[in-house]
Amino acid sequence: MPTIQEIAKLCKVSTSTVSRVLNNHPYVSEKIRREVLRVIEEMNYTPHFLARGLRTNSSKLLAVSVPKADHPFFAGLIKGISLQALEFNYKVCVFQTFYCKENELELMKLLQNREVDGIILGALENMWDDIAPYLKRGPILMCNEFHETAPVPILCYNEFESGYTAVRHLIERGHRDIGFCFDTANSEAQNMRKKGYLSALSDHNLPYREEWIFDGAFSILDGLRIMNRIHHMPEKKPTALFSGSDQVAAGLIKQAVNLGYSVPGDLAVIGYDNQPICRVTTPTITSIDIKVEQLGREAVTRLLACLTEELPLKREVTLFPTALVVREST
Amino acid sequence: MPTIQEIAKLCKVSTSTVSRVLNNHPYVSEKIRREVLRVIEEMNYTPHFLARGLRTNSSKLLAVSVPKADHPFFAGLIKGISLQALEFNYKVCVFQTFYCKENELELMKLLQNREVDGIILGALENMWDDIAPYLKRGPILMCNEFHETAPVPILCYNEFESGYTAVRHLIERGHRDIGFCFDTANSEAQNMRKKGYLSALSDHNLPYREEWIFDGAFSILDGLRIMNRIHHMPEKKPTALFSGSDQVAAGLIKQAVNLGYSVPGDLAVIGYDNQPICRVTTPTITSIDIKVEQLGREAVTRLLACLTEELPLKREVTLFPTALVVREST
DNA sequence: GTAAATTATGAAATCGATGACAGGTCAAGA
DNA sequence: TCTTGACCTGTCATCGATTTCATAATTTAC
Repeated sequence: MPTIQEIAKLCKVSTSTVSRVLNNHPYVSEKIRREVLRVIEEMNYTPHFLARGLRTNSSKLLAVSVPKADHPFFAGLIKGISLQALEFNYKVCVFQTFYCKENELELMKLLQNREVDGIILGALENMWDDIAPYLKRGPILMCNEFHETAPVPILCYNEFESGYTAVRHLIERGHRDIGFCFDTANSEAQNMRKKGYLSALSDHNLPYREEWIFDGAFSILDGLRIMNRIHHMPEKKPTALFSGSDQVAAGLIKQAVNLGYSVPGDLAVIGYDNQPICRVTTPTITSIDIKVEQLGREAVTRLLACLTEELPLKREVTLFPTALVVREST
Repeated sequence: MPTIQEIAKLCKVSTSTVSRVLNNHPYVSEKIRREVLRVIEEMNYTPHFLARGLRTNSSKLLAVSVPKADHPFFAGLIKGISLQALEFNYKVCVFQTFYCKENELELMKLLQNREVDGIILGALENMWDDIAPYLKRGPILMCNEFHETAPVPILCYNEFESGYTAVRHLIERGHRDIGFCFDTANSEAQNMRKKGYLSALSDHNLPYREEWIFDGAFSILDGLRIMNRIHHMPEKKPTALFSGSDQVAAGLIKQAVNLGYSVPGDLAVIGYDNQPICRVTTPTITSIDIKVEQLGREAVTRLLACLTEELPLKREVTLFPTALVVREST
């Protein structure tokens, strides 16, 4: 593992000159530049990353936080983010919050220690006020989450609209008793979606029942579980469900069919994310299409803009469009 | 962002003393230790990560390579690895090879630059000889992949056995014409699985046809595509398929049903990975259960053992068990 | 032909920590 | 009293790069 000193010695020049070659500074004679490059090649030298980072005060590392890395939506987000970051020579490390505030704060400490240059929050567990102090240490960007006042770039979907659209679709299909599943009440984004749901209901003078709203809907297993609960409801059951994700929808549908419901006859279900799974269940799943990879890529682009151009971080909300994709489950 | 010097000055001690407090060295008087800790707390000081890393020659960063981060199996692997690494205060960064040799070599350069302390290969794109030189720079571990001679810890599933078991199950169900889908022929692990498949066939004197073997089977869409190809086969079609993953199986099954096949009557399908999706298709998918999160955790444990205990890296193959889970698709 | 500007190079400080070494204090033992 | 060793603390070199500043060499301008 050769160092810049050894290269310098072999070339009979100073380390500054080697450094200049490395960083494409002008004011290096063509002859020396070629010689240095030759030796670098010959010795298979690469600059020591930590040393360079210490001097230039950057780690070329970004962090993404997600609740869990194995949810298809977040896996897709990680894919997009990693892909884009790599193009700009940044690395990406993945943090899972598991819905836990402490884990998120641990992540913030990485920013404080300059272990990472910036953070993409794919989830938000803490109150914003607990996050805000870390903004001094480096840029933070919110992605797939929303906050009313946070002074950072926010990239998210138009959740109100998608919620409204989904529910209106169910209403157009003749449903009046519509339930709602969502991941966590802690998420502003999910609450916007819920507002869309509620707004569509009230615009059409439809009833709204507390017990038709299901929290903690994340995975296929959650879908199975929730359907069981619906089945055993003593009072009125919903005839349609707007589910938090396609995974949940798949679980709901499967269990509904198992329990003898006809889908969409007795129970219509609409998913979210428009993942491939929508196409392989029976019936196939009507869903809300979102462009997750694009969201991830854009997040990196914005974050790096702040980082490389030293732009001050400012609040800037970008709503990504969503689209209804109708299939058999509604 | 205070430094150790500022803390030292405020405490009226030397930086070494602060460093000793930081690193829990003995030989610091209780009085000073308390005072230093108080000031550290008060100033909200945390050690500069790059500076420490430069001195101690470690980055506390591990890298995992996967073909794509959004495949459920690899997403699960990333989850397990991240989880375990976090417990040992290591960070994990994710690299996607997209089945491309160059990307994998880029990753190796990170090891060479000491940007990461070690690498977990969840995929292997290059010839081992091209990877081997980097072993001098830091530990590499193979996870979910196999190689005949590589002198590194290898954690993988008993793919031969699982392949054999899956096919035997199909044979026991009365099938004689059995096809095989797999991800990539470049993977030793997948080739072991294929050997299991071939071995089961020959042990039962069953035919083997080149055109029943499908490469590039990774996602749901691949499953849909392959089923179309099978449907249009001019000659004899398989009556059972051993598919590379549950995703592929789901696609195969859906398209088979769409095309009027009865599953498992006309076509039996067995998946791999035993993911939740197995439970929501119609019919549900018989699969091979594997413990992916456990695999990821174990990989980190082994790698860190080499790292912290300075153990020399040595070849050590660990085969994780797999289990057949029978459902409706066979 | 000299001043000024441009180009090229090296010495040394610096980033923020760690750790080898030296030196000092103090109590126990000879 | 003197030695010995345990305990405590500070000085300074170091990790491997970048960068400022000084200076030398060369070209351009007048």
